[in-house]
Parts: sequence; C-alpha cells; structure tokens
Amino acid sequence: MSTDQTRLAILAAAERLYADRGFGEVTLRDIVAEAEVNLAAVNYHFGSKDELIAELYVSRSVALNRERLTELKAAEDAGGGPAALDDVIAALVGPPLRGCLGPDRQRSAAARFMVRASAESVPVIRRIRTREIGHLRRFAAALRRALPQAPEADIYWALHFALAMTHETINGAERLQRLSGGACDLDDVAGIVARITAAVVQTLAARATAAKTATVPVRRAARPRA
Amino acid sequence: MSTDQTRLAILAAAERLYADRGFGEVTLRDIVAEAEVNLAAVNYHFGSKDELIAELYVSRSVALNRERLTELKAAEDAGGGPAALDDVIAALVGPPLRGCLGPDRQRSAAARFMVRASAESVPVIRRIRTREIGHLRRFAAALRRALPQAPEADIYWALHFALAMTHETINGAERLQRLSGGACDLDDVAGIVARITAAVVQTLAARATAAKTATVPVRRAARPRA
DNA sequence: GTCTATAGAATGATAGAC
DNA sequence: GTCTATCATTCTATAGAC
Repeated sequence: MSTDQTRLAILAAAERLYADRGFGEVTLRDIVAEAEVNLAAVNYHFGSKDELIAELYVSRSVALNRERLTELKAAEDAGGGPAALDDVIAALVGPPLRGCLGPDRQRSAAARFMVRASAESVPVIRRIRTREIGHLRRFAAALRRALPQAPEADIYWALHFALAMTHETINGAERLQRLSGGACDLDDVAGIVARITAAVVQTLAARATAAKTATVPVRRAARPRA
Repeated sequence: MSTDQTRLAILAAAERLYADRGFGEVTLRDIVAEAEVNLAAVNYHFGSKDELIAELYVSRSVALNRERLTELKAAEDAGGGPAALDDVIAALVGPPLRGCLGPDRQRSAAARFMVRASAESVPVIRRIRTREIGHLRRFAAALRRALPQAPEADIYWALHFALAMTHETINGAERLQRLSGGACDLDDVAGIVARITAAVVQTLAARATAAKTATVPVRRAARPRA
C-alpha cells in the first residue's frame, strides 16, 4: 500500500509530463521532481527509464481498450444483434476524444499520453504498438458484422482513417482552432465524434454501394451536387 | 558553390536521419557522421542545432507547399473555373503521399521528414507550424469556391481530416499493412489519394445536402443500407 | 524502501590552430 | 572554412549509507 505510493506517483508524474511536453523533452529528473520523489526511486521501482515508459504505456493501453470494448459491447447489447456501424466507430474514437478534449481533467493526461505515444517515434513504444493490435481485430470483426458485404480492405481503411482523424484532432486542436478562427468548436466533443463517425460511415457505405454497380474499385470521388 | 557543399550535406543528412528515426533519436554527432563532415561545421554554418532544424523545416515546407499550390493551380487552369472539390483535396494530400509511399526515392526523405515534423512535438518546429498556415488558407479558399454553400466550419474540418488521414497513413503504414494482413495495398499511391479524397468529398457533400433539409447540424451518421 | 553521492557516458557548443 | 581538442552540461544508472 504505502510502498506503492512512490510507484504510482512516478507513473502519474511521467504520464502528465509526457502528455504535456512529448517524450523528447522530459528527463527522469523532470519526472522525479514532478512526483516529489527521489531520483533513485525510478530505477528501484522500474529498473530503467524504458521499462517505466513500457509499463506506463501498457497499463494505459489496457485501460483505454477496455473502455472501448465496454462501449462496443454496450452497443451490441442495446441493439440485440450486431452493433450499428456508427456505434462501432464511436466506441473506437469516443474514449480518446472525450478523454482529451472533454472536461474530465482526471482522464485527460492518460488520453493525451496515449495519443502522443501513437504519434511520436519512441523505440520502446513502437515495439509494443506494432505487436499489440488485438483490440483493432475486435473492431474489425464488429465492422464486418455490421457491413458483411464490405471488402476486407475497406474495413481496415475505415479503422485506420477513424484513428487518424481522432489523433490529429487531439494533437492539432490548437492549430485547427487558430486556422478556423474559432469556427471549429473543439469543446463540442459529441459533435466531433459525430463528424468522424459520419465521415467513416459515409465512406464505407458509398464504397459498398459503388461495388454493386461497378466491377472495378472506386478510384475517383463523385462530384457533389452543385 | 564549393562552400555550400558542406552546408547542403548537413541539411541532407539531417533530413534523412530525422525522417528515418524521429527527432528524439538523432544527435548532432549522428548527423555529421552521416554527412561526413566535421562536428564544428554545424555550428559554423547554422549557429545551433535548433537553427539547423528550423532552416531545414522552413525550406522543405516552402518546397512542399509550392508543389501543392502548383497542383491546385493546374486543376483550376484545366477546368477553366474553380477547381473541382476532389482536385483541391488531391492537390493537398497527393504530394506528401507520393513523396512518402511512391517509388521516388529522392523526395522520400523530404516528405517523410515533413510528416514527422507534423507528428512529433519539437518546440522549434511547433513554433513555426502554428504560425505558418498561409497555404492552408489558400486551400480553404479553393474549397469555398468549389462548394460555396458549405458552412465555414465544414471547410476547415475537411482540410483537417484530409491532412489527418494523410499523415497517419504515412506514419502508420507498417502497422496498417500488418493489421490488414496485406489487404491494404500501401504501394498503390493513386488508390490511397483517391480513398482520402473520396472520404473528404463525400462527407462535405453529405453535410451540404443534410443542411438543406434540416435546421440543426448533422450530429448522427445515417445508417448505411443493410 | 528511500536517500546521498557519484560514476560513466553522451550531448551541444566553442576556442584556437591551420 | 575546416579541423582537433575540449568545455560545461546533462543524462541514465548505480553503489552504499540509513
């Protein structure tokens, strides 16, 4: 109990600092100062800096994916059958978006840490990330149930694009707000989830429709009605 | 001439290494070794590591945006009037995608460097990036001409999502290939440009249509036909 | 388990000879 | 302009007292 206090303080401090400044700008000394513990405590509890990062990443990754899968399961239970397409996407992108842009300050650091971890090239995290894709397979399966006629590739591109929009929205929120002169409301988390979900769903639906009327893959976007 | 040789060798080496390994993993000593020049040459020619990074980023940024705007202008000239929606998006996302995933090895480092620079949190680059958004305003204007009835916010979200999909596709290419078991063809650059373009165009068109029939913003995606 | 003190390696930057 | 040599920091990691 009392022994875990230092451990947890280090993890929380590291998460906060990495989330705020990125991995390249944070040293062990920054972390122990923020945690108000001794420098040697890091190596005592974790062995090395990389092992601290790895443990932090794995634990947060598990928590985030549990949240996503809980939301996915709720959508399946609510409908009785396979979850609707937009609910699947919302379960994937909602947790990080709510965590980062919403008012919940407690989860904020964890969510922003995870997004940074996906964006920056830290060797120890890269190794874990390329291996741990089980949760994405679950979502791929859910999409396939919701849209059985979709080509395999479309399913994966949909997941990929959903995560892409989510990550860039979080990392580039300030820039988008500035570019749009405030026209884009980054505080309206539900609206953002809806935008991302709609974009993915419409694209999947459009390709599924096009596939029925053409033998070649859709390569050129249709012009919108003027 | 001959004096620029060392300068250019340093810039090229730095670009290659940053593109390959990310900013956190490259030191000045790595750069001078790759460039086969002396360590002191960096400070002589650039003053400091940060000034080297800044000059590299600015010069590549100018080149990339010139390429984008040339493509945009070509689309406008070809059509005689405002460029078509999908041509505007293709002009924005085509250059980085072709540079990173295509066969052109020469531009590869430059394009991957730029994508890394947008993903990682390097203070000196962040400062430049949040200021330099002029090229995005040009693209926002082009989108507005192509789709005059679209809400202001939708225009910016479209640009934002287009860049999001582009960057994540480049940075996460390996992971997507692995996840999809090869179903997603990362070598088919034209196909990827078409996918991203289609996603953005369909979303903009769908929202423009919905805006005509509803007074409240679209918040919930339509279910695809089963 | 927690601390002080420090080892040992690497970093960015510079002085001064050529 | 280019080199060698080196400074001053900073980093991660550890040894050993408490």
